[in-house]
Amino acid sequence: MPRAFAAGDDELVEAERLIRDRMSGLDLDLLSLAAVSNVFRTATAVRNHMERNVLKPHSLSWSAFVVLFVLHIWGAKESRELAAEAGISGGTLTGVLDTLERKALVVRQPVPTDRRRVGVVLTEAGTSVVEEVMPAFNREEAQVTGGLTVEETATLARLLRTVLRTAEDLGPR
Amino acid sequence: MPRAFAAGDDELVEAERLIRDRMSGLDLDLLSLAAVSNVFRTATAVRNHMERNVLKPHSLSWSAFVVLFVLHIWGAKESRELAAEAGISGGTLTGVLDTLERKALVVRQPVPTDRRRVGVVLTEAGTSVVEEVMPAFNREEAQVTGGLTVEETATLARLLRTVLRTAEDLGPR
DNA sequence: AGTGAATCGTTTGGCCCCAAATAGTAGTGT
DNA sequence: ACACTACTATTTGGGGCCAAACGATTCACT
Repeated sequence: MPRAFAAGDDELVEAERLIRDRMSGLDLDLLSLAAVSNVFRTATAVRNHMERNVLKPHSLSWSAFVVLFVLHIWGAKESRELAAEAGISGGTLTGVLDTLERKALVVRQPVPTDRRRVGVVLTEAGTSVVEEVMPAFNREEAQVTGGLTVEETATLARLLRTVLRTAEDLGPR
Repeated sequence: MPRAFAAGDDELVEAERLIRDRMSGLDLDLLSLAAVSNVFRTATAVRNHMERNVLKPHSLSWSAFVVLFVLHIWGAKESRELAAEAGISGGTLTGVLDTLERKALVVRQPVPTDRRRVGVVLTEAGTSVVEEVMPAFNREEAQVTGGLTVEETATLARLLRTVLRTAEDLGPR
């Protein structure tokens, strides 16, 4: 994420001052700018870390892992729900499932009662991949939150949930 | 982001319980799982909101806007620095600049003293786009953090900064 | 029974993204 | 001068991503 967006960081005072100067007269809310920017910067940094250290050794993309995880939790899902649960569009899921099926981690199964729909199931190989990757993933999650106390970690989750709910409720408009 | 990952949300107790059940024996740290998951879910939700309500009307991608923003703050940048500041790889920047140059929001300028390097400058049109989009962007940032008090917003920024720094320091390994 | 609307997964087109390979340019040492 | 090294932006290849268009199927209503 853009360093130019960040705030609340000693290293970034210059960027902060620059923003203030260049954007003066635009009347910006620098506090919410800092908070939202840090959400993006943190998400990018953590995601990059995960992709490099956990997912890449297994040749898994982020979305591919999420799909495997969801399937492992829910046992089996149909495409439409699977896409919603994984947070990607239907068209994207098609491509991800193509990749996962090519790697034999997942199988598409026709739904007998409705020939439009498609079920997706984890294979044996897919199951063992999830059970191998998930703990490693969680170990890194614990690592990146290691600088926070237990209370702070809970607070972070709570504050983010509020923002999340607000953003979702804001809707399309 | 995957609903299955979430926690700290009343609606998602079922998913939580499912994770606990299906992942029991894997000894997961559910607190850091919840915090990190909410970072991703929030980032995705807010980003989608911004893209739909602020960027799309101007036919701008996320990275394209970040590049314009950085250029507006710093006045002018060379490719290498611009990519780092925008948080994208050099190869990606080439494509983004191609798009922005096609739309006449940006111009590439050869650096006379070193023919390997390329400078990038905002055009008149690019400048007015930034000055039009940035306040709208910030208005939405204030909206999505509207559910938090000023103190909570500051706390959120601070906690995220800690996680960000930790993740960055963890490095490639 | 038949027609129209709704819903499903997929395809298409355009962009974004990265890592690795590449071509061109500059510096460094001999 | 010459090679060697290091750096630049770009290209390439393989995905991922979405919105919109599409074909197939089912549902609702008459």
